[in-house]
Amino acid sequence: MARARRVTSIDVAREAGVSQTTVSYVLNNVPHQKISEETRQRIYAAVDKLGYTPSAAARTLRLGRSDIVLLLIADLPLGSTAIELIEHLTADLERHGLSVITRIESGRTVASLWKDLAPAAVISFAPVAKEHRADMRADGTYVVNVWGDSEGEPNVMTRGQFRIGRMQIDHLASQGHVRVGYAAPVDPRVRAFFDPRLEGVRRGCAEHGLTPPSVREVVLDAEAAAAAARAWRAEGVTGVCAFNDEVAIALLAGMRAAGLSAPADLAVIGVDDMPMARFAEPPLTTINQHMDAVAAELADAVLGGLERPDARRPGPPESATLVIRRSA
Amino acid sequence: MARARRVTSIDVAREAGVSQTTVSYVLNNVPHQKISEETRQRIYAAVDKLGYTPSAAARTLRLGRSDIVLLLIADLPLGSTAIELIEHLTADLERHGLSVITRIESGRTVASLWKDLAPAAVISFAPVAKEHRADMRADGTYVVNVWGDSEGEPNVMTRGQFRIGRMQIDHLASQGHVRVGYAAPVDPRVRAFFDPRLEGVRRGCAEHGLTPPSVREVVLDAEAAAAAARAWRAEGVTGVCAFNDEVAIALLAGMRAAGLSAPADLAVIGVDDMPMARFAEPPLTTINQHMDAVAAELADAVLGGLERPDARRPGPPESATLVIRRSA
DNA sequence: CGACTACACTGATACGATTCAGTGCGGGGT
DNA sequence: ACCCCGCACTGAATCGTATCAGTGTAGTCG
Repeated sequence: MARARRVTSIDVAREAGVSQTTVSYVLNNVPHQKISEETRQRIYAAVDKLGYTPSAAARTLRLGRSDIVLLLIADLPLGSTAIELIEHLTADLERHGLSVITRIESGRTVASLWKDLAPAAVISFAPVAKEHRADMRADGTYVVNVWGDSEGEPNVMTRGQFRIGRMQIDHLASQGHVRVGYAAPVDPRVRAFFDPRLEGVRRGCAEHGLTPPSVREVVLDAEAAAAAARAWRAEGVTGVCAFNDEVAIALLAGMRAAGLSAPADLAVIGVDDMPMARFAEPPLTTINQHMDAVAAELADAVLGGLERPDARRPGPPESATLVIRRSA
Repeated sequence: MARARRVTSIDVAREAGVSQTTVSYVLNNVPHQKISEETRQRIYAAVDKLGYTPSAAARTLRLGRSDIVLLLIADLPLGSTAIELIEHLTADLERHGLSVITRIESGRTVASLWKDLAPAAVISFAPVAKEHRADMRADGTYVVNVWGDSEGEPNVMTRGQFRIGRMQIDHLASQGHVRVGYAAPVDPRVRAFFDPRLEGVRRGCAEHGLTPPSVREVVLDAEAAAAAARAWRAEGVTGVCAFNDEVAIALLAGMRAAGLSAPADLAVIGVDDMPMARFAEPPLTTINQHMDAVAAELADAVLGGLERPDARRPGPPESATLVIRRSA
């Protein structure tokens, strides 16, 4: 099948009776270029009539940079929370002419893809070697780090995640728990979220006058989780903040195996409000993050970093709600 | 910071003392162009020395097509199974010079992204309007449909998913169940997997001489699941094939609520072997799909579609294992 | 010895956008 | 009458690659 010829800006120029330069100036709203209103309208009309779409390849070749925002994600399962975040982010940035695409990465093959795409920005939820980040920055790509705080590169998510931990401990404290535990994930790939949440719990303990949380890793295995539950009990712990719902549910399963029940023997509170949280035994009390707010914050970070004039001042991150069920 | 100038094929040509044309011929292995072995080596050496990487943008502009494979995914949670599939697919295609990127889509904004990327192929796990698919094909993009069978466009995954259903019913039949149910998902976005799996169960029933399965939707809610379980019991159903582990676990939760236990009252078998399957009450019997095999099949479909000479003959899809735990 | 072919390359152009450096023209100031 | 300035545009170069259409040399054949 013969491929239809592309509609180019030259076609538009011809149709509108102007030069191709003028078309470019108009479509890009180039400042300090005075183009009369009627010419603008003629050009817009021609664009519509011909169904013109600029060639991203040509633009990228010329500018050395595309309108793509690359979202790097570690090879972790993406719960509905994560998907929601991605969707909101995609929508938010699309509104500013940026296309979000995601790359699921276990290894370090990022470099080649990055060179191929020449993205405007990279948002990294996965660990990327410091040198790669330096390469990207040197090349003009704006890098948003959501993975740990690497040497003074700010992590946009830290503040919000800190508040999540804070909300967990506030709830347990309000229920009268004085000795609490923290159920940590084993997977090192979630440190970006883990560190600040735990820090939030720690600071909350301090402010409520409680002893610091007793941190234990909870493996996703009923036996191991049972052992952790028993150990906490032995220390006098009565309530546990879990890193997320998955860990919380594993802990509840372990408790059942150990003959313990929540919240009487050990109160458990998760994070994420994943769909399965309500099927836990007992139904899981958890923190529901408002992904639209989180996404907006990330989008602003990107737009700000690209020095787009349309970056908003980040609003107050009213971005999470406590969901009380029965486990705490 | 001054952006370092790119190393181009002209630089390579100069270094190797040949023309840019020759560099292009060598690097692309253009057939019918006789280039002496020593020249080739000089060029490769120059490439290494200068650290040359071709500009994807320029290539795309010239060819009208990039080396990108776009993976469209519906806005569903991606379990570890799905992530594994994506990872294998990424690795498989990378080996052939294709970059896989994914796009999570709820709406129908695909068109703009597709025009931007001019991908070599689109693998669609999400519904894409027929007209869009036609547009893409007309433009030379190879479209792999993994979403339903739309009018004779083959769905690559159908055969494998059919076998999954078959394995579920084979197991139940081997345990002596004669009246079985099928727990269907409510989410219409998973039809691509649902339809063939159910068909596999149906055909299995027929071949084992059982009555067709009693199909019920199982909402992810304990009350609703309990009602479904009671209804099956009333029909004399003793075993249920669930669409996936998530549905199976919801069903088990419903059964607990209804005072029923698995496998005595109702045997339940899932699909996916998700990490949480082992924490179910009782631990869930399920089917583990071998994602490396599934990915290889998809990769072959793409390579074949692009008429790459290196597409392999699809091997036998020995791509799933039964994992027996306690629920069936 | 001249025609021809095969070999191993090279020159120039096209892909479609952005942008620098003008160009012509009408009007205002002196 | 002259100069200058701002307005509203335009011409041409450029980004890096792929590829068509040659080009010069050496060897073969009759």
